[in-house]
Amino acid sequence: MYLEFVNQVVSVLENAVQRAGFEPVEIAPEPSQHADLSSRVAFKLAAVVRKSPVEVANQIVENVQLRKNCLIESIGTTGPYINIKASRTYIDRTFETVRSKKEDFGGNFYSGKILLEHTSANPNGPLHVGHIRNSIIGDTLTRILRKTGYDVDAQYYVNDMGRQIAIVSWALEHFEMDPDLKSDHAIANVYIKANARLEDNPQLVEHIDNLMQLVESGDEEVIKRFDDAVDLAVKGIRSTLLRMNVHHDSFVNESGFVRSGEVSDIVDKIRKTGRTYVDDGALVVDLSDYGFEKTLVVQRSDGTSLYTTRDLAYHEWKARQADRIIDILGADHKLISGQLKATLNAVGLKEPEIVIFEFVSLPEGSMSTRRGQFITADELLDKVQARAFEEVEKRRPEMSPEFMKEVAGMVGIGAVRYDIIKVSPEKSTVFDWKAALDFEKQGGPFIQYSHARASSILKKAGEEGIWDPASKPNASVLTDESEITLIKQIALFDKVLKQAADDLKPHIIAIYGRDLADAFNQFYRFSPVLGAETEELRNARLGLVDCARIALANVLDTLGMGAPESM
RNA sequence: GGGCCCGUGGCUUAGCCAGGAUAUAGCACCGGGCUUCUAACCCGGUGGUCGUGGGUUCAAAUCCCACCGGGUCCGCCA
Repeated sequence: MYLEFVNQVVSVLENAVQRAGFEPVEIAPEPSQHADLSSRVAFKLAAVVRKSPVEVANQIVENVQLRKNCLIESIGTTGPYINIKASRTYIDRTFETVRSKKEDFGGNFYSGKILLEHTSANPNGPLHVGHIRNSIIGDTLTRILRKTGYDVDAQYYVNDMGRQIAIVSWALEHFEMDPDLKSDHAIANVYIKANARLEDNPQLVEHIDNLMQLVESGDEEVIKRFDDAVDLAVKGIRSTLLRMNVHHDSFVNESGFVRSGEVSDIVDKIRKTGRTYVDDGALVVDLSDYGFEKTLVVQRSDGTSLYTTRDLAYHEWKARQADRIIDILGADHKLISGQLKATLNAVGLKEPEIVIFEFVSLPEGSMSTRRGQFITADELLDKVQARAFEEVEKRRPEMSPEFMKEVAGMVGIGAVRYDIIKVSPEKSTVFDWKAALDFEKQGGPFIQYSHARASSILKKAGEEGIWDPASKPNASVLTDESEITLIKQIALFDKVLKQAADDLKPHIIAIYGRDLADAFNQFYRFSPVLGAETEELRNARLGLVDCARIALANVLDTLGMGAPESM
């Protein structure tokens, strides 16, 4: 409904601009605190026609012609600003649309296939609090893009043949795995020990190199050892992801591209561009015309492939699967992803869209699996959920332990996901236990609580026999400020979905969710539902609560957060 | 040394790409609100040279330049 409203406003104002005798300009209306939509075209035109912006705005508005029953109530001016007010039709139709579409409310204006890769952490240990920023951005974007209508395939690219994995494989033969630990945690422990051993005995590096060569050449026994190591780590990583409600459609192994010959194919294609030369035994690509001073190594001097080479092959394959390719990567990949795009461009392949997020570090410095300096996602989730359990126990002592556990699970995951997704990806952050375990702020649980409140009213009304979910109340009796504000806020869902999808910025949805919950809580405070003065008003308000419940549930789902009916 | 990102009240943060109406919200702090649909809530208040200095513009948190502070990257790791 919002997008339709914008289209009507643009169309009406474009006509008015023409009738006023001005040249065509972009209307670009945006919501403002002064009106439902506001346009600043008068400023732009004023510079061209050498009149004052106020005069231009008035001339445009004088030429506005509104149809009856459209979504626009009125168009006026405040100084140079053109302010647009939405009509009753807009309010009523939003109300009806939400209730008829339910969980399908919002989005569905795009189509096409997207292949989105995220997380793809090395299988040398558990996910830590830095990795999950990638997972949560990736999973939330996947949900946003699906909501807007795209068919999205979420993939995890498994590095099953790099140096790190060679070290893990070697480590498993020289150190005992702790059987009491989750497999990915146990892998990290032996991996850390192996790295310490390597540091003291540099001659072992040659042995690791040899393992990598054997894997690349297809030595079945060494491959099996690598695969076993990778499986152990991936199994643990996968369970952590699912615990966070992060879902991948497929896990793609790097080694597949070596064995299928696609890696050597892409190397040949790059060679044919004439950009390659041998430097110190390694094959490098010259990308200086793309602005990269440093060349890109695509083959080691011993002939084996690198992560980058295999990634190029992976992207060639991706390009055949989808209309758009999106990669979620940490800031440390900025240079290499630029080189990857340039190389793909040079061989005439579709380039990925890269979403970069800045680092999460610890107060004592950056995280490192190799040095054993990290906080695992599992530890964070354990502590947050334990903290959430205490909170439910305190607030709902009458409920069953099962209820408490279920709610604590949802609230804990919701709090973590929200805290991570609400911040723009380009901000680097420092992990802080105190902040991570603090629920007293307007975060994920705040939105979930609003949903629980809405559900609770509907449940009670149902029990009292005064609410039929299939009924179609008359929305036009909703005239309180808090009611109108809430409906308009619900209507904005399409706008934020579109913007988040267009800009690939998931935090926009998080901010919206908080504003939506805020609008509902104000309505809750100011407009009694079950105790409304008349039956007609009560029914309309129940309908509005249902709209809010649906909108909140859709937002929560888009953010990958649970929507509790009670908490 | 060079490239990229960030710098907004005590702390966290939106707005910056597409410059315009009193700069967004939370935490903390101060005051008020549960005989009423869940107070994980609501209402009000204190608090900001938008890192610094220049420039462009009728208008700059937003664009340009320089500098300062933090992060990150700079070929055979990923």
